[in-house]
Amino acid sequence: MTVVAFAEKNKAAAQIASILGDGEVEKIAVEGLPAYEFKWKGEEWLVMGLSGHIMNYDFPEQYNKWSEVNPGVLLGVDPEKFVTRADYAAAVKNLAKRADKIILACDYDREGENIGFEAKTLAEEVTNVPFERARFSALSPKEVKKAFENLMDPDYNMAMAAEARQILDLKMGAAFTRFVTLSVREKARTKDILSIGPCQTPTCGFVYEREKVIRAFQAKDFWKITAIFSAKGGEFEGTHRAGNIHDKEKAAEIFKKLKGAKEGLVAKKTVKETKTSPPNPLNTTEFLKRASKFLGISPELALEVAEQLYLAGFTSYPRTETNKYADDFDFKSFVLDFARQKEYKPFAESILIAPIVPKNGDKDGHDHPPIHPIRAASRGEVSSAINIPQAPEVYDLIARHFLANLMPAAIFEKTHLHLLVKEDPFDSSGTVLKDSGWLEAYPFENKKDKLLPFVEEGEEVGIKKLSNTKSKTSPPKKLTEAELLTLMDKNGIGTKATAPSHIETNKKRGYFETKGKTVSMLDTGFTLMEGLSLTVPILVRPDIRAKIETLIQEVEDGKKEFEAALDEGIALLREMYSQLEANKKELTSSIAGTIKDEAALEDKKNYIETCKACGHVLRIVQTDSGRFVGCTGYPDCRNSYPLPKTGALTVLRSKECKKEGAAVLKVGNKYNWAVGIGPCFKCDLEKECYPPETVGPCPECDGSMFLITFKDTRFLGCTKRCGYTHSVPKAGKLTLLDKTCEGCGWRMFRLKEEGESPEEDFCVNRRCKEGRKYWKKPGTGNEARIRKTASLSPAASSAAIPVTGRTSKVLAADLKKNK
DNA sequence: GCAAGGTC
Repeated sequence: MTVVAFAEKNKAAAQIASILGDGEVEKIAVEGLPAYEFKWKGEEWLVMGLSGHIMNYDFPEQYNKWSEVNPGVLLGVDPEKFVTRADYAAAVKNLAKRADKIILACDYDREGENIGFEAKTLAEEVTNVPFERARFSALSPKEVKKAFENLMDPDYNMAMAAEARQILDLKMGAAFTRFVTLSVREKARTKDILSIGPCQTPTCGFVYEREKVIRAFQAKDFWKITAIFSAKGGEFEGTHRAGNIHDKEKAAEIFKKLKGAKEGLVAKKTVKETKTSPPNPLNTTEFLKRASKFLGISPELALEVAEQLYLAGFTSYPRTETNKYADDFDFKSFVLDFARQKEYKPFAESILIAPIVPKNGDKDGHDHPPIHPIRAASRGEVSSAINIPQAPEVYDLIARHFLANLMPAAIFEKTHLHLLVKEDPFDSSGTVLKDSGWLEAYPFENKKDKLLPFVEEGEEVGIKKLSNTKSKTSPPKKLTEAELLTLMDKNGIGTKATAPSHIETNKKRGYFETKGKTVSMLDTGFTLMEGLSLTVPILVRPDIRAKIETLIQEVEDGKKEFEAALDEGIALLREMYSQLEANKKELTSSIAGTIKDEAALEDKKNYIETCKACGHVLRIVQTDSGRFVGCTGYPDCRNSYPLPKTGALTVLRSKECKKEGAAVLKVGNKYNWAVGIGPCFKCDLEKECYPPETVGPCPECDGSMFLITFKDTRFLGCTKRCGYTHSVPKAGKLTLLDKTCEGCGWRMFRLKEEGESPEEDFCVNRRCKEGRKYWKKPGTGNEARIRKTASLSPAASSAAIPVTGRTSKVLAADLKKNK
């Protein structure tokens, strides 16, 4: 007789084999995967671990093209179950063929029952031997032996409850995600996926609810009356019992009455001793919360580190709901181990002097013990074994938490003083740590004393200062990741193993982000949640998960047929889906708006500013017919500005238009353009905006000549764009000087040519006697040009600019247009 | 390409 058993994972299979096989176990390979062979009660046993789920659901092929399937249709399509781990499926069949009896020995929970049924389904393809179920709550010899001596029937209902969850989760996720994503893409160009899911969406909902309160918050003034008292032992602060006074007059009235008071009376003094118990043992959720709160490590990373610590033998299995130790847990051997480790020695020794009594919680998931260290290790040992920088501190947290859990309560002494100042009551309090107890081993908790000098009841104390301070109420704080985990846990969102992944999904989608310990809503997430809460509010709240959970619990309890529960669940999804569909426009236009805004903000090259008309974003828009500055809020917002037709545009971030233009743009290398009020050079305030270096007055109009550098050439142009231009030397480094020409008043230039030619200062103005001297000089090569230029009319003189034909045309057109 | 649940 050969008995084959399937456990949830290899680790469990090995443990079961070692318990039942009593050490006489042979490790074998089945299809390349580990399995364990041994004898128990005269029978041949083969135990293999699976890898969690080895099957999954998906829609049939023809439904996988998003563009060809109406997402709502998916709610009515039956997904197919297929093998995701072919290696495990082959191994299951291989072992099943050898079996006379098969035992499902996965974890004792809904998913474990389902995973067992996956193996059962596969095995049934090759055998028709009977199946039985071993149920154990811990991998201890006692529990395991009991389970295998008292085999039960596999629980079909329990497995089908998980099956219903899988199908409903997939239908909802696929239909809703595709609907929202595709609808938004009709209005905004994006490759991003806007996902919706029964866990991720309520998780985002928690962040949204807090954000909404923060955004709606309006600060209010309040006043607080405080006094600094002085006693023999020192000074201390007291607060008027009225606390935060929101009425300014009332505060003033009280303060007026108190003014001039020189002393107060200690009317009553109470001293109370309070005990703070050590924390409960760590289950997964509590561990993740503390890793985030104390170490600033994200739940995702914390779980990963804990997994590595577990695999390396430093700590116990990290996925557990249990926060109480089993009665027979051997604390002493662990503590003795810690007594040999320098960092933890003092705490371990203090624990060993008395009988060990742990502080226990009340959750027992019947799965694994609380997370605890398996062996004492130094930070160095941990960091050399695990290649994650945070591993030593995570280990340290788990180790110290374990030790703290076994230590006595911390004792505080709290003193409260009730004082009277001109009959008005004041309060003052202080706290002193009398016995640090478990806090000694647990530096993560704040244990600062707030000291009060010694005063006696009935004592008169002096008043050093009385103040009436105005403050503002502050908005609620952003959620911390630890608080988010608490909300998820309380509302049954996700499981101990999946909660971090739901947070990650939301981050990946750009719905929210975490900075250190706090979670911040991002605009896409906020708009999506806002849209959903207005159309299908149940989606944003934990209700959606709760409703599905109720349905599948009824399947598990045998109160409802699988098919009936599925139908009900689908009906619920259809109802939500039609609400979403009916409000498609409202939902998608706001999300599309946010996506466009975010894209426009990201597009540094074209971004101009936030639109003052509507709050969306102004940016440069290029179309086939030309370019302009337009608003992402179009067509609702038609705010727009023209731009010059040619020339590369560069937004000058450092320039600010003084005439309330939105931004200053550089056009090619020629001139600037202020968005909203036209080109800068036409602006009266041009000098404040972007002063051109003028050379002197234009001989043709009342403008000024300034140096224009364009592509490979340079020349003088007129600020009034009258059309008059003037050449400058083509080669060499040209510097405009402050000194002016005695002949015409134009500023002079200095030229430093390549090679050893000396620097010289000169006037370039051909209409000036001094200027002509320069151009006539041999080597400037411009004698002929002077004659040619002189023969042309000023209006056509731009043709004389020594540039290519094309550029000169473009330039001329621009100059004309901008006039 | 979509979810959530296992586990490595």
